[in-house]
Formats: sequence, C-alpha cells, structure tokens
Amino acid sequence: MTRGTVNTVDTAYERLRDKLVAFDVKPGSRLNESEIAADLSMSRAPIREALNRLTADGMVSFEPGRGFFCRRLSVSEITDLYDVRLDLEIGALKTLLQVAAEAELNLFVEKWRADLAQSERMKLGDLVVSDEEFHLEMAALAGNSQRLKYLRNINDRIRFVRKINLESPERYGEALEEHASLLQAIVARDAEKAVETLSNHLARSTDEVRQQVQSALTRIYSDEMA
Amino acid sequence: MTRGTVNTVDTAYERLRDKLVAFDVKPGSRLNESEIAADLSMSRAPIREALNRLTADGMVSFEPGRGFFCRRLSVSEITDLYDVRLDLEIGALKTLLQVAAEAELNLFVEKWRADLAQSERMKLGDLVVSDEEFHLEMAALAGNSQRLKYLRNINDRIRFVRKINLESPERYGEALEEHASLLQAIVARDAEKAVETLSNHLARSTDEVRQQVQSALTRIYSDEMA
DNA sequence: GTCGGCCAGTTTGTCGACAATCCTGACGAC
DNA sequence: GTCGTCAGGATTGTCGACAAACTGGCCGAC
Repeated sequence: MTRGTVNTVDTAYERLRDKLVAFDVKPGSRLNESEIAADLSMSRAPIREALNRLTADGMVSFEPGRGFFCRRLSVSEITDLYDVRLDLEIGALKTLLQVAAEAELNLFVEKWRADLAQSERMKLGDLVVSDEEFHLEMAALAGNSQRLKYLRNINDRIRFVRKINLESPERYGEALEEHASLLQAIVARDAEKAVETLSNHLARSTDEVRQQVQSALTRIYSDEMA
Repeated sequence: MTRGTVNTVDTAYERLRDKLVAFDVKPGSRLNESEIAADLSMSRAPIREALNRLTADGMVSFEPGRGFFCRRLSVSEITDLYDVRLDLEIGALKTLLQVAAEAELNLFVEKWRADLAQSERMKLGDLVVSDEEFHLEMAALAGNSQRLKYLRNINDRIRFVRKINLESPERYGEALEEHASLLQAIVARDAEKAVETLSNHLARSTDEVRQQVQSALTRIYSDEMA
C-alpha cells in the first residue's frame, strides 16, 4: 500500500476542505478531478472519496454526469446556517447552566475574560479563530459531542463570512462587549439573560452578514474573473 | 458509462443507508466492501464512495487500514442526538410562530388533527413514519432548509430507536396527546406554551429511550449472534 | 444573422489489478 | 495452559485504463 504514516484520502479531504472553507476556488465552479489529483500527487480515486465526504458535509455539490462543484455562496444558506447555529448554541447555553460544575464554569469565564483583555492586540485572523473557539468551548461545557460536531460543521461553512463580518473594527468591538455580558450572565447563572444576550449577539451578526455577503459575492467574482 | 437511468453511487448510498438506519447489520461490525459490491452487482469503487458519504453522515465509522464499520448503538450518542433535535425543533417552532402565514398554519393544524383522529387504525411502521413527518413538516413551516437537512440526518440516526420507543401502545397514546396539545398551542400562537409542550414531549421520549436502548442493545446482539 | 445539429476533445463513471496491510489460527517455547 | 511468533489467506488502498457522457465550437440550413 503506497501509504505513508497517514492516510491519503484524509490528506485529500483536509486539503480540499481548507481550500473550500476559505473559498480559494470560485463558488459554483467545477472541480476538475484529474487536476486536483495531479496537484496532490495522487490518483483520482482518493480524490473522489474525499469529495464524496465533502458532499455530505455540504462543502461541495454533486451533479451526476457533470461532477463536483464548489458550494455556492448564497445569502439564504448563510443566514439559515446562522439561525441553526443560534438554535444549537442556545440549547448548549441552557444545558451548561444546569450541568456544568462551578469550578469548570469559573475556569471558562476567567480564561475568556483574560482573552478579552488582550484582544485589542490581536490580528484579524487570530480574532476570528478566537471568536470561534469562544463559542465552541462554551458549547463544549454542555457536554454533548453530537451538538459539537454539528456546530463544527456549521462553523466550517460560515467561517469565511464570519471573517468578513469581523473585519470591521467596530463590529468586532461590539462582539467583544457582547461576549463580556454573556460571561457575566453565565457566572450569575442567569439563563434568561444569557440566552437573550446570545440571541442578540447572533441576531446582530446575522443582520450584518446578510448585507455583507452580497458585497462579498461581487468581490469574489471580480477577483476570480481577473 | 455503464449507468442506467440513475447513478450507481447514489444507488449504493441509498441501499446502504437504508440497511444502516434499520440496523440490518450488527452494530460495530465490519462492512466488507467486496461482499457489498457483489451484493449490489457493482465494483468496489462506488461502494467506497457511498461509504465515505455515510461516514460524513455519521452512519458508519472508518478506521484507516481496517475499513468501514457499522455505527455503534451508544446510549450517549442517542440521547445527545435527541437533545440536538430538541434544540432544532424549538428553534423551528419559535420561528414558525413568527413567520408562518395564517392560512399555511391552519392547513398544517387541520391536516394533522385529521391524522390524529385516524391514527388508532395505523400499523406501527406507519405510526413511526407519521410521527417523523409531523415533526419534519412542523420544522418545514419555519422555512429554513439547512435546519431541515440537519434534522433529516438526525432522524436517520435515531429512527431505529424511535421505532422501539413507539412500540409500547401507551407511549404512543401519550405521544399523540402531546401532539394534540402542541397543535392547540400553535393555533393559539402561544409560543411559550408550545415550546414547553414540545420540550416535555421530547424530554419524555429521551428518558424512556435511555432505558430502552440498553435492552434493545442486548436484543440486537442476541439476534445477530444466532 | 440565428438556430439547431454534429463532431472532436475533455471529463466523469466504473472496473479489474496489484501491492501493502491486517487478521486468523496453528505451532512451538516456556 | 498461556503467551508470543509466524505463515497464509483475506481485505483494504491505490492506481491506470477504458467506455460513456458531457462540453464547446464549427458548419450548414433557413
């Protein structure tokens, strides 16, 4: 078996996913299997297997007889995913306030308060990672691994847009403030307040994202046309 | 291309998924690619592609060098999925009460009240289908296709257990009553009551399922051992 | 000038082959 | 009796090949 320490289809899967998450390929464009295979120095078989996994992940679409296509960047898909994310995070938040141990919860709050304090010195890329980690770690406190998996999948699918959303400094400042009040509600174990804060936090992002995606769309297309 | 009217990998995907959903194969057992290929009269390539999709769906697990395995039936996975389902359905319920048109909503309520009326004459298999459709159609009224996709995936993964849960006639009677009060809260557009009813409905199922899965586990194993 | 059909090149769909790895069970040492 | 070892067979991982379908552009009819 021509296999090094790590599996070939996994390599293909990760490399492709990274490209698709970042929209390094033009949305809606066809993915040429042979080309990708040559790029990654492997045959088409593992590429196709990886693409099939990505199809189930919602990262590529598949048309029988025509092949695989980069997912399109659609406004409704993005806002739908934001809403689903809200559902899951609210569920996680309510649960963690009931089940998380006091110590665990305090640790979480302290860690992220410290993070907030020095976030002004962070680069944009790190800010997005930090924001995503904050939300994921919060959800992790609820102790439901399935919910985490779905959230991770959603994050992959909206990461590109999240980055755009946080590009504006004032939006990021707001987001940080919202995180701070969320942390406050969490230590106070005030479920109602926490859920409300989180809902507003995500609702605000969704609204802005809806507007921003449109301009991002045109930007991508003109970039790729060049 | 040796392809009839319909795509081969899709055929494999659907056939395999149906078997896995129903646990027609022993949980945790290895899936022999050649055997499946012979069964479905195709080569291993499309089988592997279908299996990769099912991996992303959470229907099979994959161990490099060892192959694909039927998902295990784990109590925590099932209860986690029930909780995620609750998150999503609550989100859908809250949304649909805000966005669904009066006429659409009345149509939905009427249809399912009629269904409830004649549910006593239904067979178990139909009851499960009907229950699942009720919840899916409700979620569909919220008009978020991504949420629907995730819900469908969850339903596939818990359908087997749902069937077991509804096997007891008294549980099914309860479930129907809960559907009835949910419908009532929906026509009244009483979000709080509706969410509470739905939460109790699913919480009750989850509790019972937790107990039932254990016995189901032993049943499956002894069946398959024979 | 426009529409439709045809043809060559490209890309996908599926297969069988072969090498690498894993599993089974038998055998022997202790 | 138990444990480690080691063939032999079974199974996966990857590849290249070839047939079927699709794509885009050319040409002629109208």
